Amino acid sequence: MNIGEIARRAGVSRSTVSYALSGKRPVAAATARRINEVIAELGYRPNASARALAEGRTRTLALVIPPASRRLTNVQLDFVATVVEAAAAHDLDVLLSPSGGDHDRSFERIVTGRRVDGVIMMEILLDDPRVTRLRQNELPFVTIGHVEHPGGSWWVDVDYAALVRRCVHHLADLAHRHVVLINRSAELVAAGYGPAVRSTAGFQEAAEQRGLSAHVVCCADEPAAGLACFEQIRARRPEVTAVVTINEAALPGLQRALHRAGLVVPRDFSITGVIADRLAEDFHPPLTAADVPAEEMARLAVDLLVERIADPAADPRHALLDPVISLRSSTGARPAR
Amino acid sequence: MNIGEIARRAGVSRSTVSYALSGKRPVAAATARRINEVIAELGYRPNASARALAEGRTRTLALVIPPASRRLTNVQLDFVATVVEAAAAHDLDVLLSPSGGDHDRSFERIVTGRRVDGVIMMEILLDDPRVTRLRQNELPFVTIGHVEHPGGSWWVDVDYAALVRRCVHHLADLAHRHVVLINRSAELVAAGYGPAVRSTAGFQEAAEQRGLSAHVVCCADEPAAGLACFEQIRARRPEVTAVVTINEAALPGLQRALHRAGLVVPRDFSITGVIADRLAEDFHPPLTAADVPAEEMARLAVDLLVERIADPAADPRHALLDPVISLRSSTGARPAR
DNA sequence: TTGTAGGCGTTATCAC
DNA sequence: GTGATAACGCCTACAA
Repeated sequence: MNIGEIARRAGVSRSTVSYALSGKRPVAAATARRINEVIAELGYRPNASARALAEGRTRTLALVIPPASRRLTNVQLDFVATVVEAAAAHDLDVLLSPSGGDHDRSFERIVTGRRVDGVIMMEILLDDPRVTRLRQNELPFVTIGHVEHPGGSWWVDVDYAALVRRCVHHLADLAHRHVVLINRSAELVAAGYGPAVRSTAGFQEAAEQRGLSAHVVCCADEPAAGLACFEQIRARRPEVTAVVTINEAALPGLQRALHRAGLVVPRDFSITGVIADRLAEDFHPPLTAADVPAEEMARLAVDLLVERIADPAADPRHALLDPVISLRSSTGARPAR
Repeated sequence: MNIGEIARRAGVSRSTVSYALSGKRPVAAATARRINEVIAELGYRPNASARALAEGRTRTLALVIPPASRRLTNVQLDFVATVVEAAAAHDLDVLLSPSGGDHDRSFERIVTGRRVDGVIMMEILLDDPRVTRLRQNELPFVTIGHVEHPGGSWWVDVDYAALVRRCVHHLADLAHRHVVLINRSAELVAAGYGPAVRSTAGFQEAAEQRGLSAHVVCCADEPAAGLACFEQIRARRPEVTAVVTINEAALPGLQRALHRAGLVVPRDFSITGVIADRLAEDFHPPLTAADVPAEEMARLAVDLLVERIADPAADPRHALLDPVISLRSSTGARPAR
């Protein structure tokens, strides 16, 4: 059933039905009522494809996520859920595209098939082919994370470098001298994944400034890896008294390793880093850490995208969030030996 | 740029371009080459909306997920990721719809706006208004989980009742006499969430059959709730020596509670249930449990849906998976007291 | 206040 | 082997 059918039954023309629906032109109250009755009775809804074709917009956003094979982390999941919710608040639907590199069918379909009005991309690399690809297109997009040279693009991110720097200063203030950064996986670092690279930089910078002995270790996004990683640190560098981490998925393993080693936090060992509040609070003891405000970021990304779609000529905007470090109970003075 | 532009530049008609693209009609080799050159040069891609309008299908699936406010669990996340991936393998895009009840804008848009060729729904209630809604529509759908009277609908599910029954028998075989089921949240049970209700039934049935004293407690999907829940069990029913659980999110809390109570698993206490392999293996000690094969289920759901879309008259099909319980190290004989 | 008609970009049915 | 041309269902000037 289509708009013509409604028009016929209501005894009006198709345009009148269309206008009654959109409100872009006044319609006599009586006519409108008749139309609405017919619509309600038949449960009519305009065909989305036809509307998109005529209007030149799809009322749909794309969200580009990492391929499923690489298991999503909790933070990524929060991004997805919140983006979808925020989009729904604007009456926009969300199309998911699991895309890795640049030669991706799903990604190409979306970018080039005018299937969506705009794109949100997450898990951005410093030099990201998808960003390059989107730039040469006229399709509006916003990234969660940012490339090395964001130029005129739109993005939201957390200032990992600053946060990790601050963590190091905090540990230095507590008299720790030997610290380690437990980073994300080596593959991510090698691929130039922003948070992993920027955290390393911030870590080394602050450590040097405070004269600390500092080392960075990569750790896969899994509990088991966290455990192995910590045990290796203990074995190779027994002098280390504190770690900074941005690896949430490894946390349970870290917890177990601490327990196995008989270490009491923060008496014997300090832990801090960039960890979503929810996880930080579930740690034992609760982690002194900077939050990754995934929901705020996702909401912001959607709002920016909506704005950019509405006004394609608008000046580029971005937001570099710098959440405060919440002092909880996982950091303390360097243990006296 | 559109198909007409390509046709003009290649010196042919639009239909020829269309056929060259679809291969539904032979095209002279020379013509085809010329057309492809122009297409490559201009980077042309057919407009998805126009194509959908003309073809009467969108090459898009909808995945209905729980609203973001209710935080997704790991298993749900696996469903989402795998559905998207499996759909991509069929060159289908996936539209996400976060929907709770029946009065949901996003859900209505999708169901009624002919935005998709089919729908996959998850987190099904025994009496689910969304299933009812979809049934009166001609839109093909498959559910992950199943309603109480699935009649002629298409679905995939895990046989929670059978699995939990088997867990109870396993514990009874180990001489346990007092057992508890740690279920999902009270709200989910009250809402008639399939796995929660069916697990309860299977638990009680098997316990009665084996003459065990059996109690069911609800537990929110959070580590903290798991901890509180276990401590309450210990306080109120000290005679309990084993639990069965289907609540994955509560697991870390359970782990901590066990540790706090100074209980060694399985020497002092046994744990089993329906838990995804990945999580079961990360527990300490690894859990004897039945897997929730989320990926298999999601892949199956997509395959069924594709099949149903291709042949709307096909007989209804479903799959009730019955994974085996993997014997790991979390269950042992009832401790002698 | 309402109707007519053209266009959005494809696909598909006729002809030739 | 190829070209007109009519759908597909909606939106929106332009007229009345």
